[in-house]
Amino acid sequence: MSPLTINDIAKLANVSSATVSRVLSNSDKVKPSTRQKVKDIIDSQSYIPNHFARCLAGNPSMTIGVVIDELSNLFFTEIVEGIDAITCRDKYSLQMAFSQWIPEREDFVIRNMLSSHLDGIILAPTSVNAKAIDLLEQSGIPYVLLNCEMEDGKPFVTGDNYQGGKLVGEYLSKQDMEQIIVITGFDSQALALRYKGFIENYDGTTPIKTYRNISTFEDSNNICDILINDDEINIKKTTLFVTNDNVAIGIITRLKNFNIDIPNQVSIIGYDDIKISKLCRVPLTTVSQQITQLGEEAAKLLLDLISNKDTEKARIITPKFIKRDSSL
Amino acid sequence: MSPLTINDIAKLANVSSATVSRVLSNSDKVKPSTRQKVKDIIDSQSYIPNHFARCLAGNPSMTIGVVIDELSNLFFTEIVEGIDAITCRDKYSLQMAFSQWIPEREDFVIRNMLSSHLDGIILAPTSVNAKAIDLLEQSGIPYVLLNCEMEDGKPFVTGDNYQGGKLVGEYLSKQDMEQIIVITGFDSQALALRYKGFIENYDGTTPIKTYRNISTFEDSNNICDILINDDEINIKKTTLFVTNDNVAIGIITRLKNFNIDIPNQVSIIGYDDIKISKLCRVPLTTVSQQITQLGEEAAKLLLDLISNKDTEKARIITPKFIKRDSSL
DNA sequence: CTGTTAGCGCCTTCAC
DNA sequence: GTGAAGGCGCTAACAG
Repeated sequence: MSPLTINDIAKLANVSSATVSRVLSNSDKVKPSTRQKVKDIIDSQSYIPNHFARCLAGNPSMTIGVVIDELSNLFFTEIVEGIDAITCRDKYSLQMAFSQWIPEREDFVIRNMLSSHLDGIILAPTSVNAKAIDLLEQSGIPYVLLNCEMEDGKPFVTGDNYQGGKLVGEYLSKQDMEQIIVITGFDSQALALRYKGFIENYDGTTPIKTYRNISTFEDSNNICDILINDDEINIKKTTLFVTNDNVAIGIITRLKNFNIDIPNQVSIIGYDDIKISKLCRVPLTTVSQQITQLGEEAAKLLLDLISNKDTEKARIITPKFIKRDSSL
Repeated sequence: MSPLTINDIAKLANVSSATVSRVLSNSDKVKPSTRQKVKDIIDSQSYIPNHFARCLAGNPSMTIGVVIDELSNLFFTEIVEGIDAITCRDKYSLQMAFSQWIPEREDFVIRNMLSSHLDGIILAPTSVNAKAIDLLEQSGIPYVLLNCEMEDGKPFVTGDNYQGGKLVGEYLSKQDMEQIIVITGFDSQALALRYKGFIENYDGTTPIKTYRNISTFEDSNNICDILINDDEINIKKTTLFVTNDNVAIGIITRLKNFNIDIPNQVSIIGYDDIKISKLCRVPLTTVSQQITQLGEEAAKLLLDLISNKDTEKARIITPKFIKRDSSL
């Protein structure tokens, strides 16, 4: 049997569908007794209104879209937790999609979401110039960019990446070692800022070498072999600044398997402070982005935009340096 | 300006809305030249069809719902990855909701999803008797239950929990120690089966004690204090069977902070094989549920049900014992 | 091949 | 308070 409609309920209650609709939307212009009658029937038939019809007729969809790169990076799962913590209070549903760092996928899922007329969208864009951002802007629907800074008034929430890099630079300025190696990922605004903050505020004399495009957990294995063979980190006292905890943890695990002493031989500093950073083989010194708060802030900003509240559209969260066992 | 409709496009192209609709749905009954003309206009106006209207008119929503307990348990994030890996191929979107182990929330989000007329739902129920399961069954929409076994023909995908417990029982039967302590979570079918499998197949003489309702990462800290104070695990050689990696990793971290030797003083066996189990302070011996496969299988089954394919509705995945460093 | 015509289920004026 | 009627944007017959 096909699901009941508002008309079925109306007939059963001997009222018009308009009255049922009023009951549904808690309009106050219904006589208490009819309201009760209708409600009873709705319950007894366990009638569920058709979401599409309501939205077509102009109701908000009460769902917000979240587009992130991937779920396997703990960074993003914590973001989502933060978002849900806020949005679920107001009974919003979450529609999720993963861009897998691929601009075409990002584009596709954003278009998809736009056609679904969600009430708002949170996007962690694959790049600051992503076409998806333009699509959002043109669409006119409320949106928030996550993990990037915009100069043109577009709403965003991010950690202060320059500041985070600076914290690491200052920390290392006070230390002695034979070499510093920075291991960073694909070219992105966030990583570039971390790097800049680090370089501009490192005030020592140790030579610095940089490896780029090391992005995934899997990459960390390969880079370890290079670090040992080419950079002799098992002989020279080395500090590794890895601009992403996910990779840093992979490296720690790999180096431990080679029996390399962390932190005395190789000292490692990560970035993000994902939950497992304190749990891994050697608890990781890192820069905390306060990830859950990042997600919460994005959600709050989006809700503000949805309700047309006048608020600060550029929200930057200050990072904290967290000293653990992986560094001296 | 409000978004363009199919009629706007029709006018611009000098055709009827029906023709535009045909172009949209790739119907072959359109003259190539008109098709091209319409397509050009659609592109140039970057027109996006209204999802609600399409669905109201009978199109499938192309989105499937996923209801899990929480995202912070890595077990579920891997499940979702598995699901997305399958469903994204067919361009499905994912609507996600978190029950937080609360039946009322579970109920609410399921109702929500039912009103949204999703094409299918994957639910990891809070319990085998959850009312939400009845709602799904009554609704008539395709669904798959995750992480539980049903006897009444309802479609489900789960690991073989009895078998997993058995693997641990057999493994420990060959070992000597002063005490075995099982640490398990809230009463649930899956955990009960793991326990049963373990007990019925443990063939040794070591006394076994059990702690229940230890479910979250946070709980692991408290239980450690009890284990040390009451059970003297720092003195007696102990084996811990923790029926959930998340908790096991918390315990490892805590015990390491107390400088307890793992595995020589305390040997620990987990369950699930979440990704970080091999990365934590002491790589964890555990039972692999092949989690991603679990998610993939659930997605495949759901897609089969959606397309009315005749398939096996009871899918049980065989677990594997994984020996790592946390046990002898 | 293409246009016309009904709905899909609900909400919202506008009368009564 | 309540009902009737039109419309939200699109699809699916049915004609032509």
